[in-house]
Amino acid sequence: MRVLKYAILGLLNRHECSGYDITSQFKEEIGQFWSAKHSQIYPELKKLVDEELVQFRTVIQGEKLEKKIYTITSEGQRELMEWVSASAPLPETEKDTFMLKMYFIGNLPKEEARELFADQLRLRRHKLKDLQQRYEGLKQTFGAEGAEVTFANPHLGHYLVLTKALAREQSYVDWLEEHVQIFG
Amino acid sequence: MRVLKYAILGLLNRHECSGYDITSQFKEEIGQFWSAKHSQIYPELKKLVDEELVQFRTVIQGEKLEKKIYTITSEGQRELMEWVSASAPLPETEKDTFMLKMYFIGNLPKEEARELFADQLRLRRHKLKDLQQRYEGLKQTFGAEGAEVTFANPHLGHYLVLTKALAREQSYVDWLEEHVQIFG
DNA sequence: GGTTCCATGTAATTAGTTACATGATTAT
DNA sequence: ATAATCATGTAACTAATTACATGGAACC
Repeated sequence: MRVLKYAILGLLNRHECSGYDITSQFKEEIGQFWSAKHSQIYPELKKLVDEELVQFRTVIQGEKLEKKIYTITSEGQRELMEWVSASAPLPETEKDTFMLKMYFIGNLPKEEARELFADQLRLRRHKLKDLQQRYEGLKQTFGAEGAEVTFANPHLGHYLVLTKALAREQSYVDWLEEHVQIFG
Repeated sequence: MRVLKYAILGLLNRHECSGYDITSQFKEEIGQFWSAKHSQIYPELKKLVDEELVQFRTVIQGEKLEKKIYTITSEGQRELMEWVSASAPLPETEKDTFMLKMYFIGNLPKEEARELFADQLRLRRHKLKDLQQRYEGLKQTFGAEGAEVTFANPHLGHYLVLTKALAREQSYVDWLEEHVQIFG
């Protein structure tokens, strides 16, 4: 399926990047939905160069630190658009080890089950708070409060992933809160 | 991390299974949160036998069809409980290729973006409806309508994964409906 | 001078999918 | 009969993580 290929093409389509830049971006908002380690990114970039979907130039940072700046080619753009626009079936499984544990939770002593559940609630609330703060920050870059997000807005992608991550975490916290009394 | 190992131990802890049974269960409710193909399951079972976490006996189905029935050992149970009860950090990334596409959607012609988004809404609504029906079915096996789900209920795991899958899909559909007008 | 970050790679291993391969049983 | 399901395995490949390995630049 080569999702990483398209993730990289998509990032390069926004602006040219080094391998390190791509690694960094996977630690920010888009990392909520896709990421990869540098050890996977560098070989993939090499492959994309071979396939002529990206190009690079070498620049010197400071005295002698070499860095490779990658740009997308028009063939790369074509393949990216083709992939983005193609509708795909839903994944049968969205892996979640906490929920796998929940499937087996009845075998645990109740106190241990309660602790595990409570800890998940604590972690998810913390993450939710973090995302809410990021969202407050994003709203400011949007200028006027309450201004509508349009298709043409250059921050659309950023807005969509943040609101979706927020919705996902809010739903997780809500579900945990609704069921925490089972372990009481 | 060997999650499949614990997924298999958890399933065997409920009742003895053949490799085929495990494969089948990954196509049901728990498959919403974890699954594996038979080509991964059979070698893992062999490994678990080597590690003495499971045992098996061979039974003949009909005339000559051999099938291996696996059971969990007490050491297997011990390792399972240890894993289930251990709290783990949240995953940094919960992969979702549709949302990755959304991050890049601004580059697409608006009509294509609309179609992609509308199609996802269609697929997610369909899945939600399916889960709602399964939930109606589960409620019947619970007996009295409105009866509270307790920790001791033998269907607790099943109930938790179904309600969580339902919450996840409802949240997905809600988010899509809230943002579909961007592409209008 | 030390710590954090910037920067790039490879090697070894583990996890997961797709394809290959075979055959019995059950329901229609 | 024939199709769907039950049943088990291996081989080849792709994807992803962890560990190994190195060194420059910026900040304090």
